[in-house]
Amino acid sequence: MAESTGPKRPGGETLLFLTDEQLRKGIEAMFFAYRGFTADPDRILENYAYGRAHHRAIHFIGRSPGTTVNNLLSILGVTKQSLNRVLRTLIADGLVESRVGTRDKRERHLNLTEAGWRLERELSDAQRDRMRVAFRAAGPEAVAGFRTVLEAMMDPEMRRHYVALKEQS
Amino acid sequence: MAESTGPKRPGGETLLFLTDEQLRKGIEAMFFAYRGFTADPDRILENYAYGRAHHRAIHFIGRSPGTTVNNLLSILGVTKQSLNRVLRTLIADGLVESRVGTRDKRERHLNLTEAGWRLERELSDAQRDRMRVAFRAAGPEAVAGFRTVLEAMMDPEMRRHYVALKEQS
DNA sequence: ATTTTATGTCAGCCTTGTTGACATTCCAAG
DNA sequence: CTTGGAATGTCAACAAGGCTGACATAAAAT
Repeated sequence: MAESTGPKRPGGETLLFLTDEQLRKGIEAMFFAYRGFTADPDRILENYAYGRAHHRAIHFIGRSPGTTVNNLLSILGVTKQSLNRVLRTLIADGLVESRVGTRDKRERHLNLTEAGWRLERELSDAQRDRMRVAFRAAGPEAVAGFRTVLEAMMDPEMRRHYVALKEQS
Repeated sequence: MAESTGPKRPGGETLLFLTDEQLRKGIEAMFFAYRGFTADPDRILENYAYGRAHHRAIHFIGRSPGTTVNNLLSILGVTKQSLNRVLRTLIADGLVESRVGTRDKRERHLNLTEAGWRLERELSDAQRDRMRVAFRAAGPEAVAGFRTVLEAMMDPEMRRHYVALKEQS
């Protein structure tokens, strides 16, 4: 504890935001904020007997229409068996449509149906509302810092996915 | 979508950071960053046959030594049955010690044992390392913004807990 | 004396993650 | 053309960690 508190830059300037105390506050901020982040969608999903796994699948299919199962797997970081169970119910319920690839017929291309888009909207509206309130309260500079720190916190492969989604806009 | 893009302040200034696109980037940043945030502790916990639930319990007991079960419950937001299962294994494994309260003998006060502190250190060192790298790369202003947005994103009750932990430092 | 609070525990259920095994389809390299 | 491997789907079994409901106990509070 003692030796890592109040670190110095080569220049000698004290970096107060890098003390163990500050880092721990950052850790706890992530924990408590993530709870808020998922709270609203979780409440909505209860009405549909779906869980977060369904939300994640719907989100990223909606974000990248026509994406393949494999791409979704690497974004979500779960096993194909886990994802498949979720996709199966979404397809059976008519929220997601799976089409065999034209060039490579092994691949399945995933798209939201009209009903799928409706749920996607309901979920992302709720999540965006909270994000909007937080962003507005914090202001543009804080939002920029928020994004900068989160990007720096990602694993390289996740950052790749994140950036790829950004550019696609 | 269209009507909520490019909102205006009373003054008339366009708030680019509140567009649906910006909000969605914020959502995805939270998702990918949280994965990184938990990745290192998760790897460590595998060696002990523990999960995130154990980590959370250890973290907050270490943060508030002598805390009661009820307080821990409201911080973690799980049922007493869920928490009890985790606490039972931690106590059985000699990482956590539960003492009957002196003033109110219904309460159990929880503390980390020496072995508990060792694991707490191992976990929080790993998590702080990642946070430190991210903070250093982003800089002090970004870190301040990061914390501001996360605090605004919390549910009020979670913010209460967050602030209470902050002040206790 | 009665009610409420704090805690523990048992049983059972659900979601969502895991591994392992196996089948199918089909591209691509030899 | 044959074969290897990639992409996908599916079945089975299992574990972690949520949940609810029910019940027990001790002690504080009324």
